[in-house]
Amino acid sequence: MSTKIATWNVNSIKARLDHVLRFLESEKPDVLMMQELKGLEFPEEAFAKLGYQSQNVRQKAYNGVAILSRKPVNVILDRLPGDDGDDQARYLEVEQGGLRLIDIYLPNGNPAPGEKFDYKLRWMDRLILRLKELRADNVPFAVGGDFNIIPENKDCYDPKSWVNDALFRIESRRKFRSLLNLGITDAFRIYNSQPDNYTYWDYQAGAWQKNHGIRIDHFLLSPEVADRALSCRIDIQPRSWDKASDHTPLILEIAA
DNA sequence: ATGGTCGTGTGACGA
Repeated sequence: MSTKIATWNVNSIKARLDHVLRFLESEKPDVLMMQELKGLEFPEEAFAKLGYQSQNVRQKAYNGVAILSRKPVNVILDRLPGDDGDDQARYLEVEQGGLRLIDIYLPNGNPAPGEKFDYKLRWMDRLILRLKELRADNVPFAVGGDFNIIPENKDCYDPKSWVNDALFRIESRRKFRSLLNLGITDAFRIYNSQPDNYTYWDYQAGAWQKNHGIRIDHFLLSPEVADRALSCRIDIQPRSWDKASDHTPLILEIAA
């Protein structure tokens, strides 16, 4: 027996509902984490018809994350702790059967340097603190989502063109490394060390057609969950569909 | 190529 957990930045749930339903029907994940809902609208009934209950955090026009699940979950947190003034809808932490599922939409941070980049780095510091707490308490967890971080050179088509970008700047990568240094595993890299495996392709300049992508959507696993990991793969098909999101799903399977 | 393309909500702004 295994549990299948997917993550997908859908770039508007209103614009992408048909794609999400198509993905759920074909892939049948136990859990789907979504990012960039981009609005207050949420089609809960459409997901319920396919057997999924849902939890979500929304705001007008921007951000927004949701967790769909076949089994009921308990909501633990709907904001990342550490800044009471931060009301952006980017974090949802739930619990199910002793496993903590955390859905994040990490700030993009461009243009960098600047206020937006500072917010990204502070947000990452807060995430490091939260996961450090869960590690200290030995809580098994899987963090999925759009991290807006390109971990290494081999995770982007042309590293030189990304060096000053908030997704690849050394400050961002250093904090991602700090996450891994908590004993956390980048699930995609357990069984695959190859370059040119991407989860995002820009809408502009024919990036998809030329495979000029980046790997910025990730699953980070605590040691207990990493030990249970069976596979982690990128499903590139949805990026090829008509009126696609600029991201494609990442799918994790763990022993149940 | 200081552009290119999407989505929101109907202005610019974010990515």
